[in-house]
Amino acid sequence: MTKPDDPRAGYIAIATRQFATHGFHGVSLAALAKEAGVTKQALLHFFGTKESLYGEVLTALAERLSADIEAAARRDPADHLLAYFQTFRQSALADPDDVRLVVRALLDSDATARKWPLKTYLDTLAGLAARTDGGRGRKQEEILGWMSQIIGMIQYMAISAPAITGMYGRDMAQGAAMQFEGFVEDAVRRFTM
Amino acid sequence: MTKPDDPRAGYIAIATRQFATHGFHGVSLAALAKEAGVTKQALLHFFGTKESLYGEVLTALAERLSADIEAAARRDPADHLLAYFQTFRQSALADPDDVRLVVRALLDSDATARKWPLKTYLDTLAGLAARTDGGRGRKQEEILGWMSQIIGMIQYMAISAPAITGMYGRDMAQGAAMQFEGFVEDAVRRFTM
DNA sequence: TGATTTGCTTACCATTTGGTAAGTAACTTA
DNA sequence: TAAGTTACTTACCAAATGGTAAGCAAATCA
Repeated sequence: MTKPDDPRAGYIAIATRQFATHGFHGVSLAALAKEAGVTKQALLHFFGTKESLYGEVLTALAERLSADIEAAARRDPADHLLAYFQTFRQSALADPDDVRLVVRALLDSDATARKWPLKTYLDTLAGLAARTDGGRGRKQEEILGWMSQIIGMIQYMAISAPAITGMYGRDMAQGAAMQFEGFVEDAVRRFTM
Repeated sequence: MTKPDDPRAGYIAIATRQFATHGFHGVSLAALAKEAGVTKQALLHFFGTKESLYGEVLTALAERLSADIEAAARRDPADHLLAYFQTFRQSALADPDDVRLVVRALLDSDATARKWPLKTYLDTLAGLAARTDGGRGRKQEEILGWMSQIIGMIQYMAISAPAITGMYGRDMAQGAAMQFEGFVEDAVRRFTM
């Protein structure tokens, strides 16, 4: 139960953007503090260590991801899945910070052996998928593979967008990205029907 | 024309693995030097700066990627594409270092505005795709979007594999990964036919 | 054989890193 | 009004960072 003007939330928001952009090792407490307009000891006061601040950033991210699934709720699980993935695709393109964080966490997961709470999010999606017409007969690993495929194409589209824009120009990159609406819909339908 | 026992190659190999695992900012010259059994000044002697060593790592990576396309050459461009993507999928799973490097470079590309030479690789693939039956009628941006989808699902599968293993166990993760053989084949066929 | 190049090393160095210790001004609560 | 509590700050610090300067032993070349 944090108070409405809890300064932690603001620091976490700044840290989220910076970690997403530069990665854990690419961000210093001093840089975060400078953007927040405080000294780095203010951050250490609230979070203890840089690692634990990063942990809180990831926890908040996982909560946001799960909340987005609920926000797209429909009666039919197949509709729900399609609605969620399409809004996810849109928000990933419009504001890729969360996706970058997820991918950075995946890349670093091996080294740090961090047990961060993405599993809840995946389990919720898998549960939804299992309740669709096409999902009922499928094994858990089939569901997991299929979900990786969809989440992967969406997240990869989001993180590669700046590079594609740099290489081929904004128009081409946007044209390529627009295709993903169809890709996502097709992939969902192939599974749920 | 480097001599067969050029020590640079060995240092680049070590740096490739370390940068792939920990990212640019997660690796120090001292750490690289320690693994190589030399002092960090040896590395500075050959590469000048850490940035330029990283640049050489990325250049070597791009050359490897392009060489892999050639290695999968077939008469029919559609066969060539399918063969390449399937070997890419296999090697990405077996040895994900290169994929991790690519993804890390994508994540960092925005910040550093690095023009690293991935475009040649993408252009080669796009040229191949344009020469397939299904590709002839398509616009450049359609080809680009489709390629992003396939490359994305393969690379995402590779980088998420350790996390999936950690969350659901080795058997489940392998079962999920095996599905991608079919995913890749389907995606290629949907485009080239 | 002498000169040059190669592949390093030791010796430094300024700066930045995450982190500790000890305060302090403002606000809240008993 | 006295006693916390909150949200910081200044003052430090040891370790690590990327990088410079200079030297040196072994191999190669003229």
